[in-house]
Amino acid sequence: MRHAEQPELHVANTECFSEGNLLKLQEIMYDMQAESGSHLFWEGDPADRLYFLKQGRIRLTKSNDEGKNYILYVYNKGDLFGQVDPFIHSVNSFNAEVTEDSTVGVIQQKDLEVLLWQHGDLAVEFMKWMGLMHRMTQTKFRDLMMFGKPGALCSTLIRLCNTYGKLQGDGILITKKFTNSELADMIGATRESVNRMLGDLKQSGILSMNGSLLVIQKLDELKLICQCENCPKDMCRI
Amino acid sequence: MRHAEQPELHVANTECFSEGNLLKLQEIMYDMQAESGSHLFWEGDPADRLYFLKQGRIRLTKSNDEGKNYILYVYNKGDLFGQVDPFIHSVNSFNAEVTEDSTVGVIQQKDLEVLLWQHGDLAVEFMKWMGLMHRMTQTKFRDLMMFGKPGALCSTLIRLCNTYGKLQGDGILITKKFTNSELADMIGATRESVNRMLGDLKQSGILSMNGSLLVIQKLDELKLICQCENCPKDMCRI
DNA sequence: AGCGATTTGTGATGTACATCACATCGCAAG
DNA sequence: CTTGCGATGTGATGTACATCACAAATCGCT
Repeated sequence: MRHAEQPELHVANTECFSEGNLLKLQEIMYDMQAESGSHLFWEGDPADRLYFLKQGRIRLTKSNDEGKNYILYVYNKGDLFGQVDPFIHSVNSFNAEVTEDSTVGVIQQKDLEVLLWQHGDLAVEFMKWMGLMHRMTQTKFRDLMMFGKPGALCSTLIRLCNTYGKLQGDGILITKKFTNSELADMIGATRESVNRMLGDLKQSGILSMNGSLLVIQKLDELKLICQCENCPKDMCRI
Repeated sequence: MRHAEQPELHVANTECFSEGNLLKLQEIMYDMQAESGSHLFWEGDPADRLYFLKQGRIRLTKSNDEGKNYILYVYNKGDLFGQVDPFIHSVNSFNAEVTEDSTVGVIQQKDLEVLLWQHGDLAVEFMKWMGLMHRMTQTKFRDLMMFGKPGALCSTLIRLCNTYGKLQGDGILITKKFTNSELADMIGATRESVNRMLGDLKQSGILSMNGSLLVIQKLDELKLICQCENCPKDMCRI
């Protein structure tokens, strides 16, 4: 039984904001609590606010008529998310599932717009953030489409390393538990397929387990499988 | 033999810019010619400029080690494109293939940044544009991942309608020719699969041909297959 | 009109992955 | 400890789609 006191290695997607500007954003937020299992918003809801995750974990998902479920993004402490279009009236296209009790700072679109008008430098950083988010979507798109399910899984494992990884001996420990089903939903596969693929990776010594946590032993080989382009860590995330 | 004098129905992705701001952008561009078959940029090139397509057609593509080719975006007259991150040093992740002789306005990142600083309203519109582009990527992601190859094809046909469609009798004529191979590269399938799927659609009366151009007869049925959410036309494009 | 190149159409076969059906494991609550 | 439930592991089988191999149609050119 290990005491789970690990340093947060995770790089939030708000890296692109200066401390001052992050503070300005904080000033126009109001906090709310969201408990595990609840939903912050549903697809179809008007997308008139952004969310700054102060604590907890929230994922954006999409499911189709046949009940198949996809996990598109997973957000952690320090991440900013929400439909990313300021100055546009639009609706959310995903569901926001709260998977751990969370504290969220809510930013009203109107307030954000005012702030962006007032502070050119914030607007600049906001554009950086938007660009980063778009590139993240593009790289994920590429990874999930182009190299089959094994490639998609390997890319996801690399992203998990970048988000939750911790050096441990000669490997990288992924410090959060993910079930095979969750991994499957991240890559649009079945849990059985994920199970078999993970088995193969274990066989070839690329992967091992630490209890129920994954340990990546040979990151390089993972990168080969999904033709990793070594994009910056803040972009290559879950 | 028909005289090809059709009105441009195409809605450019620069819709979100006011005329005045579009003019401001035009003022910092310099024009260049690019002939069909050439490349505007390659993946890995520094992404330090944006491109405004004044005439012609350019597609962004990505190919992998095995030589498989993907068409990610197709841009037409009036479209603005390029790596969309102002204020960041990054490299292009796609190739820009010129498929018709083109006239392109080139915007240097530095010039753009100055302009964004000077004009808050332009910055606002620029953010709208960035958001639009991101959402376009997201919806395409969803369409190509979630509903199999037939879903991906149907979604692509709908996008083609929105981009090149012209009402014709009871159907919608897609006014540009696309080969089966091109369609295949847009959805990550083989031309044989596309051929068979198009055959099926013709059989069920959803699709017909006008010479070598596609005519969508039953848009509604296409929408059913890819669980179309009727997103705005300026977003649901190729 | 005639010829080569490109595109389309279609069967036979192979492969990746999903689906189905269970067995097993681990753990938490009583 | 034991009971139950979610997660994991694994074979058998099915299905979607790719691959291969051609034939037929069409396009573009001189």
